[in-house]
Order: sequence, then C-alpha cells, then structure tokens
Amino acid sequence: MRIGELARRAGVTPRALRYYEEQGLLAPERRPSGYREYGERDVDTVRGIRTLLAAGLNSAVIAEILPGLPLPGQRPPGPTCPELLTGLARERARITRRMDELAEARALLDAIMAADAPSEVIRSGRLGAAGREPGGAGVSGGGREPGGDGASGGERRPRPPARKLDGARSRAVLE
Amino acid sequence: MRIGELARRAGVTPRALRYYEEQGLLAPERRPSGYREYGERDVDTVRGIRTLLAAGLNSAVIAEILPGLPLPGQRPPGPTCPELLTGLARERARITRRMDELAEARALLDAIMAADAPSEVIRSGRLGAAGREPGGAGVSGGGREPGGDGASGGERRPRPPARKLDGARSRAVLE
DNA sequence: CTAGACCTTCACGCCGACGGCAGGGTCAAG
DNA sequence: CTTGACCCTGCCGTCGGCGTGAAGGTCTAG
Repeated sequence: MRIGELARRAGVTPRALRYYEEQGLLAPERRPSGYREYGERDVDTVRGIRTLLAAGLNSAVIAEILPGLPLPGQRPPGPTCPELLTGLARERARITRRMDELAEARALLDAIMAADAPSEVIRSGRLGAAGREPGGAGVSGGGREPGGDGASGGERRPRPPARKLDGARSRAVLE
Repeated sequence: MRIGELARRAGVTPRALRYYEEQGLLAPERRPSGYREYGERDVDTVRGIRTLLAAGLNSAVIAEILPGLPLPGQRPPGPTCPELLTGLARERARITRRMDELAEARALLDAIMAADAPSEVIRSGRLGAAGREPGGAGVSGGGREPGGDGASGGERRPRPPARKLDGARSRAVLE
C-alpha cells in the first residue's frame, strides 16, 4: 500500500511516516516512480512505534529495539541479544519510574482536589510533595503503587553538576 | 533564603527557579538590592512543581493549580472552585491515560524481551500493539491494568484534520 | 580594600517529533 | 489530454523547559 493508506490505517500522518523512515524505523520498498510501498505488517509496526514513542522512548532507541518486533525468528547478525536486552531492561525501568512519578503527581492532584472540593478546608495536612491520606476522596479510582520494580532511585538532582568536560552533552531533562 | 539555597534544597537550578517565577509559579520577595528572597514553604512548592512538571503538566496549568497548594484555607477570589476543579479532573484523567499508555508500552517491551531472551523464538504470537501472554516471562513484575479511570477514548487521530480555521492552533502532540 | 562567592537581567541555543509549504512528478478516470 | 488526488524531496518553523554565556551589581570575610 502507499503512504496515504498506511497513514490512515495506522492513525498517523504521512509526514510522520516519512520521518520514521528517515530515523530508520521503517524501510518501505520503492516503486520505480519513487513512491513508497508498504506491507501489511507495517500497520502493526507503526502502531508499535507510536506506543513506544508515547512511552517516551526516542526514535534512536526504538530503532535498535524494533528489529525484534515484526517477524520473530529472524536474528540480524548485529549486536542483538546481550546489549539489546540490557537496553530493553533499561527502558523498561525508565517506564516504571515514569509510572511512579505519574502516580505521585496524581496523588498530589487528589490531595489538592480533596482540600479544594468541600468549599472549605476540612483537615488540610501539609502536603510536601504528595499528600498521603488513607481514605482518598478522589473523583474516581484510588491510588495504588506498583510493587517497586526497577531501581527506585530517590534523589533529585537536576544536573550531574555540569562538569567542564568538553564533549558529551547530557540530556534526559526530566523525561 | 536566597535563590541558591532554595535551588540546592529543592534540587533544581537557580535558572529553573527564575523560569518558574517568569511563568508565574513563584513570587518571591525582593530585597532592595534586587535579590530574590524565598520562604521555607517555597521548598515544598518547588518540589510540587517538579512533581507536576514530571507528570507532563505545563507551567500554565500548574500556575492555575498551584494556589491550592501552599496554605490551604485561602481562597483567592478569582475563578477557583468550579473551573479549577474541572481542570484538575482533566489533568488527573490525562495522567491516568498516560499511565495506561506506559503500561501498554511496558507490556510491549516485555513481549519483545520474552521473544528475544531464550535465544530462539518459542511460541511467538503476533503482537500487534501489545503482546498479551498469560504467563509473562518478564524480568520482574507483571502487567496490570488500572481499572479504567478517565474517558477511555480509543481512536488514534494525529490531528483534528487541521481545518483551515484561521486562529486556534491545536497542541497536545502526543503528551 | 579586595577577593570571591553570589546575585541581577538580557538574550540566544537546544532538543525531538513532527507541521506545513513550495515546487514538481505520478497515476487512474473521464 | 486534462483533471484531481496523491506522491516526492527539501527546508524552515514550533513548542517547553530550561542551559549557557555575557556584562555587571552585591555581600561578606579577611
């Protein structure tokens, strides 16, 4: 199929598909005319890409992960198994951390809502970063915490004090 | 305290604190010299800001939320209760959706790892967007699904087809 | 008085994932 | 052949949350 159809079926724009190709996430055939020709499997591939992008993985990471997606049972001879596996574990841990952060933020919102809703404050404890109250009065669904999955590092440091090391700019703002 | 101390205690950079002020999230006193003077409570406030930022709320949203944070029992006469509450609920729902996305992505990673780890594929089902396998062989922790909290809209559309409406540019890329 | 740590206000740079446009080719139907 | 839908390759713009100087004022210890 051509780019427009894939775009519709995968729920993205053609522009995004060209971008994914540019980043090495897709490699469609080409017609003599230059038109890209995609296969059926690319629909799922693109959905997978979207899922991973939505999880905060960047295209470079996805690019090294993707080969394991489309048809399992095809081992590209490159550095797949050990390094890839650690990379996967790393991203998984990052996602879990992210979920913890979200849970914390949601708890904070719940605390604010609980303190704000009954027109006046009822018991209003101090809520440093996340108000812990046993019987949460959230709008729906309570707070639950994942078991503590990856490394549960705690300290908040905005920068590895920005050593004057010449190259190697640090990224990973907050993620 | 001055900006440097607050920065250290809250785990951010002075630059970030100035930025927060610029965005209306903080309003420190000023010494005659122009130096900013912060209070103790600002430490917690900044931590709260970080938590919310980490959850994907932007500074504008946080700005309208924050007044409910520091000292409860102080109702600024503006549009607080009804609109603020819906805003809070909206953001809460967004966070929950985000967590669902993350859970999905993590399940996808687990599926890839499971298919990749045992050196050869074992049963390799097709995994369109998230491989569902009863006995997941993940590294740690299984997959769990939140009860479905906010609106569980399903369709994936990258753009509200970009109507030629003049003003009103749409945002919310992927969030 | 002086050094050095700390502070001030500009103001530009950056990154990722695209959006959007210009200028031009392709293709199927009528 | 023409039309209109679709496609191509550049290439610049955007948005948020800061980083990173630059040029200069303030404060405190010695």
